[in-house]
Amino acid sequence: MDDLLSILKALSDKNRLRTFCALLSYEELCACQITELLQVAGATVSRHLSLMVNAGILKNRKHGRWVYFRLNTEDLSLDPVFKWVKRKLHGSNQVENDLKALKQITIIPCEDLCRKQRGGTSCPKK
Amino acid sequence: MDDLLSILKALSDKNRLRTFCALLSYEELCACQITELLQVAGATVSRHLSLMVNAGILKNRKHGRWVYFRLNTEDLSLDPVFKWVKRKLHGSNQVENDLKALKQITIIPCEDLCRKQRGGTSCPKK
DNA sequence: TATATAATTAGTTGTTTAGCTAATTATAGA
DNA sequence: TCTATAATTAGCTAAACAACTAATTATATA
Repeated sequence: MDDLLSILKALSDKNRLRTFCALLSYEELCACQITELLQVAGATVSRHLSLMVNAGILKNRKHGRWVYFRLNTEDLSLDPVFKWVKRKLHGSNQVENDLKALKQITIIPCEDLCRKQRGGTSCPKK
Repeated sequence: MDDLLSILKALSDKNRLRTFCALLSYEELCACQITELLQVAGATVSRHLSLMVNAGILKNRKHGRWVYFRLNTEDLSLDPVFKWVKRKLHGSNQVENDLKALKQITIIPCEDLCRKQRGGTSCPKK
């Protein structure tokens, strides 16, 4: 029951659900791309992502300085709930806007995206 | 997306998930029976139940002083997630213990159950 | 190596929420 | 009616959690 609860909790936060949903459309996304989508601090995104990985719904892969996240499609017992969420969110405004944003975000190389985030987040520009 | 979130949140609390799971096995249960199962204050149970009703996963029916709760099987879009939860919890210790407890609880008439919850002793009030 | 930097972890803060008791509402039965 | 009582709502407290900044870790490149 505790495993199931951790899956349900992993999905029951807006930013995590948006992340999950983005990964229904994109094979994988870098932490910095998700940060750009959600517009919250990178550390916050990192916490959300590791919570989802721990719950077993995401997997990640490290490639150089970047970490890419994807849905855990290996655990077949998750498939029904993935499909259900996808169905439930079909046509959602939030999802449509996110996909529109991701279309722009994923054009930009991670290196440029990170540079942009570095400059624009906490410190005022000099 | 907010509707989906409210469903997910309704399921992602241990006492609510136990309640939900009890209703997978019992057509309907009275608020006082669920209170007896969870062993928390009646007011707390009432809050949990109304949250689940608001999320759309439970329905209720009033019968005299008692209110009975059941899964909302009318909304067919919920069916996949109901089935998924049932499958995921199959064989869970918590569920087995709860079902064992409910076997005893459901023998007792609601009137007696409520009296027990009220007083504990059989001393009548003046 | 030494430096730059993407991601994570630590530590803090404000908000949400699960729990309680007490008060209120609605209903059965005298 | 009037009283008893099941359920809900109100008001409170403590725990859980999402967000932030700062510090740390791990990796690429000069």
